[in-house]
Amino acid sequence: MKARRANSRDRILAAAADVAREAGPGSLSLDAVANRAGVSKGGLLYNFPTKAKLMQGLVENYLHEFEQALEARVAEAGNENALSAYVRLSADECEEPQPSASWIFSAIAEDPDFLTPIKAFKQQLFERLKGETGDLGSLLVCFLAIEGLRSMNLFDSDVLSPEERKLLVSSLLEIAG
Amino acid sequence: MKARRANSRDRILAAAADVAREAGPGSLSLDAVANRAGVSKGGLLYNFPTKAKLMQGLVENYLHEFEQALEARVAEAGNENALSAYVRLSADECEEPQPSASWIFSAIAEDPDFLTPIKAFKQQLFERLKGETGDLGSLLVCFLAIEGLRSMNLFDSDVLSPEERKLLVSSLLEIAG
DNA sequence: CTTACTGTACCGTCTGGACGGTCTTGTCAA
DNA sequence: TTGACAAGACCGTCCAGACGGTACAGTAAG
Repeated sequence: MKARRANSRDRILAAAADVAREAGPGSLSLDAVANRAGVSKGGLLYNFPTKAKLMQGLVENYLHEFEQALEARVAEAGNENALSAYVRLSADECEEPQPSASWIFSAIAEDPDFLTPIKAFKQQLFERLKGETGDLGSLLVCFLAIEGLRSMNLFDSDVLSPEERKLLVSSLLEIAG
Repeated sequence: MKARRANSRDRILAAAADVAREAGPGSLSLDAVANRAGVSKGGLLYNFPTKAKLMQGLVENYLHEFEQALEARVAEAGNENALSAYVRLSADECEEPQPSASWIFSAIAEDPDFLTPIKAFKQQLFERLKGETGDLGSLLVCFLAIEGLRSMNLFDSDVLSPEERKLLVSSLLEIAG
């Protein structure tokens, strides 16, 4: 299971994200990814037999990392509720300058069904938060506002000033209780 | 300025949106659009000299129609504030079963810069709402939550039940005042 | 010998776009 | 009223290039 120079799989995944971010989601071709990853096209196809598999890998990796980050947040601040942890985590992630997930657009172009696991994940998260949050109205507002924040970040169309974003987060945390 | 059988331009724009919605954003080719619009490829290229121009047309058309719809809402219910009108309009639009704007993914794949006018429009709208809304915190929460709702609709990953969506909207309208 | 690649050559398909031609409509002088 | 002609709206074909994917021979490490 060990690769020769490092973990080729992970390097390829990272390279794909980089290409999508820097050259645009429309320029995410197998050749471009292979070059970026310092791997031959044959090597890429060895790890991901089709482009669809590569996209699937990106989606799974993304979901997995997010889940881990959320779990870590929840664990490290055990007294606060899960919703607040989710708000904080999302706010922090959106703080980073890079949109970092614009490969999603490539995945959708390849096949809209790649959204299905993401939707399922979201559904699961929402269900969990419902179980841990007292007021449904508050949860809805918070959850959707965070969705909006992530959306703005993804589309690189953040309209808020840093102060406004801070105010938003504090308002949400107050609503979350 | 008059077209022969109808307004070809508008038919093409509508056809492009249909193709993106039904066959997926990755299948939005000039041939597919031309076929769908009942127009030859030459005819399409006559109206939109390049694919980029077609995308630009979609963006401008979208923004223009949204602006008109918002203006109509604001006018027809003159006593309520602009933010509430925006909330209501967005909620109604997201009620429609069709995502209807998945051509945006094609536009981004073609060139991420197509997001610039959309971002500018959003910025302008936000600025306007700031001028007409008393509490900035309330505006931020509402605006972002609506952004989230639109995002879920666009990604076809709406996780909310109809009752939850109703509760969300009423909560937002209450926050909006 | 197997695993994990590299590198090259190649194929079939699709795509955007250029081009020349065609049909229709409007205009305007005689 | 009519004929000539220009412009607009559109058709159908063709093509160079890019892309995803295949095939295969080679190689370095364990």
